Amino acid sequence: MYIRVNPTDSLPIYIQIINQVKGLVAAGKLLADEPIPSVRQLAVDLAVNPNTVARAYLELEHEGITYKRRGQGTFISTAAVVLCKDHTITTLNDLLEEAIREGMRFGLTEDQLRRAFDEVCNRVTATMDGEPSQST
Amino acid sequence: MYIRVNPTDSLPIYIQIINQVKGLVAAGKLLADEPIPSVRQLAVDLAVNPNTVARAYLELEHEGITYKRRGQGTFISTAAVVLCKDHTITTLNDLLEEAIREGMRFGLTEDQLRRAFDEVCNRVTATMDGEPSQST
Amino acid sequence: MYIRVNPTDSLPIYIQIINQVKGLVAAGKLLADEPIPSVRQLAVDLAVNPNTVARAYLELEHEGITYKRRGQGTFISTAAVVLCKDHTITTLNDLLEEAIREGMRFGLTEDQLRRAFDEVCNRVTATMDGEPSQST
Amino acid sequence: MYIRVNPTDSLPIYIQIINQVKGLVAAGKLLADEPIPSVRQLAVDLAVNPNTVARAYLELEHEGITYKRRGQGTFISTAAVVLCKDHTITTLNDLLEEAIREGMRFGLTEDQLRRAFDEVCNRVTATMDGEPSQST
DNA sequence: GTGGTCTAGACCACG
DNA sequence: GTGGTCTAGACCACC
Repeated sequence: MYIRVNPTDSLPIYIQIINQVKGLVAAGKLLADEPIPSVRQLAVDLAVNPNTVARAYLELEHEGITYKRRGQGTFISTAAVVLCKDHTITTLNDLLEEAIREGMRFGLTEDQLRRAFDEVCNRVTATMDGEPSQST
Repeated sequence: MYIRVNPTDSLPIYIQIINQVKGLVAAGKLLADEPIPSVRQLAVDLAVNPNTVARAYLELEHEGITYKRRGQGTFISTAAVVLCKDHTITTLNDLLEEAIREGMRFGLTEDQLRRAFDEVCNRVTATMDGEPSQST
Repeated sequence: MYIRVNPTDSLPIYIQIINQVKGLVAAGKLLADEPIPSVRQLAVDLAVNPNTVARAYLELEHEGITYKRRGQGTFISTAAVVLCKDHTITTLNDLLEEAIREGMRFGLTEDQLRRAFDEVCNRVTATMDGEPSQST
Repeated sequence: MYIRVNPTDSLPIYIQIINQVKGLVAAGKLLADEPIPSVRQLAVDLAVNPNTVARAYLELEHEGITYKRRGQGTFISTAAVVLCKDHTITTLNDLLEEAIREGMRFGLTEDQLRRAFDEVCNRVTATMDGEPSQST
């Protein structure tokens, strides 16, 4: 499971972990009943406090994305795929809406917004660097 | 100067104030050398503590958006318009980029993204409720 | 009496007025028993609140730099010259001491300090623009 | 980190803290990535309110002198050394310039100024009392 | 009237 | 444990 975390980001680390796990599930890179790293292992990998990873895992379990098998570790749930796709779609729509509202507050027309969107789209696709393939 | 604040929002109140002042400047509703309400007055209007308003004003001054005349109050700086427009554009681009990256991580094509964008755009323009007109 | 005041300076306006009056006296540009402008006149000239000028004059009188003749206005006292020279010398020494301490805290040797002094000295003398001659 | 603060000084306490931290960095007594005391700890040490320390730390961070690691505390930034040296040099030059201008306004020649400088220099070096050695 | 500084103390999020 | 936010209220300097 490939995850990166930026401790200086304004987003709390445990949220970053949650989001990335959800992202991997939504993108089909983590499948149902697949194991994810132990709290301690991931803490070491990310150079992060184990409590932080534990908190992320706790919330993932609360949301039904993961489940635990005693003595074996943490696994992706069957429901996870649906949940994470929903999450991703909601997130995407929220971000788009926020952006659009910001632009309109600024006085941009729909056309200007669309042009801005295309511009950013091109910039992003141009600089897209493929992620490293599966690890862990 | 019309400002609203939501004390239950996750965004700190003083940041909400900062953003709204910047928004008003960027939208041309606050002009250079125009006075903005006194710390105490705005605190009363928003039903928050004067210190909270003071903190917002402090950062606005640090960023060069406002300046103070001793004993007279706080005013919009000449540079404010440029600064706030830049701020708005940067914010807009960041939000769009975040949204686009989120969509791509999810595996959406550029076309699918554009369709999502248009959809949200329509939804937002449909529900656009005009802001209350100028007060103060 | 030629005075300028900078309302955006961190030094309070009334202190700036006081200092400049003392400076003019110490430099021999204001003589004993010479009148200085009325509170209202100076307030107009400096585009400043009359209370501010009044406060400066009050303090000057307290320090014995000026005296009032009822119905005639404010005048430089006989003692003013001595007082202001003392004030200037004290100020000068204080500024030098502060500078030297700052330099030493930073780890500069006496030689390095002296070199810095000479440098600034040259810079200042080079850019010295003569003040406008007496007005008022 | 050795810091003293004078609550009766006209300089605000939080500014005193800022200046002393900058001084310690400029003098090489605080190094990059070195931790500085927690807000609460320093507040206790200096016998001031934690908010006052927090404000000082806030501005230090705004200026790029420090950075925070969430849950771990506050640290000196890599850029701090340069920033603080610049700050010290600027301060020194400003003080020297102010002193020189004051002297000239008074009518002193460059030679007289230099003599005054040497005199103060000697006086200061004579009374120099070594700072207490490093603590915490 | 304006803003600036400071205290005291509460509550929360993060690690 | 760390820092962040907010409130309440005091006192002061300046205009």
